Amino acid sequence: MAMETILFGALADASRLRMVELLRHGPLTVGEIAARLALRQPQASKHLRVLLDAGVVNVEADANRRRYLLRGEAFRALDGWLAAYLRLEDDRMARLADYVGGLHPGACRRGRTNEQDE
Amino acid sequence: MAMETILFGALADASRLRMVELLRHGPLTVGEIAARLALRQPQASKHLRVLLDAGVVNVEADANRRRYLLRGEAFRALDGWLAAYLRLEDDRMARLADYVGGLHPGACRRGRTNEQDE
DNA sequence: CATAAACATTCCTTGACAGGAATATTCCCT
DNA sequence: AGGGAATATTCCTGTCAAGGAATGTTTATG
Repeated sequence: MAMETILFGALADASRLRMVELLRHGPLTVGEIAARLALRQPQASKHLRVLLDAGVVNVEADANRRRYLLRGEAFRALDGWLAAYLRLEDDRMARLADYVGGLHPGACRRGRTNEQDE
Repeated sequence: MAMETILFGALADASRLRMVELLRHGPLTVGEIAARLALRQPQASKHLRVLLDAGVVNVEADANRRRYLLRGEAFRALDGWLAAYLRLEDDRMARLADYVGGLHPGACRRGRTNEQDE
């Protein structure tokens, strides 16, 4: 099965998506996640397992407890996949340049366009 | 259920993902899609129905046949959702400014950052 | 008007997945 | 060493979704 399919499958669940939203603010242990989402610990562990297998999160073993944290690489991969479809409308580029230009006023040099296709 | 969950669920299937990849090159009819993906027509119709409900595609009725095409709005929504997670690393912004700057050399004015959060 | 083409929808069956309860494992503390 | 906390895993069950086959619906064509 395709790489993206697994990633989308991992995110295609309400509880797991809430987990990801939670972890956006920083790493959390299983117990903390279960508590904040009103889940029972086994279900939390199982969902985290799916997210782990999909490469969405990582684990850091801290003695008794395990700290889960978001894995930026997965989101960057998704962004790369998405780029091909966002090119369908070019006007987006103007707004994007506007946005990024506001963050990095001095970064307006020209470069290669970082393309990869099927 | 959350909006994103439905979208991810629609993309969390190998056949549907292949359909999306196909439609990236332009609109196609059900028969064409079924033929190129070696699917039977009913399954193709069912999968397209899911993509339609999720807002991934649109339909244009052309007499006997129906032409399906990608709906950019869905991908832009995904991109908006993704933006919050890509901000985890700032270095991406530099590369993005580089990329966009190459496409729009004169678009480097400053603007608002278009934020929305939970 | 009858027939065929292009889709959509239904019914049925099977496999995958989520939730619950219980259990196993690892680690800290006294 | 014993007990308890934190986490992972297993078993079981119900539900949902995918695939197959058949059928319904609309539109063009002879």
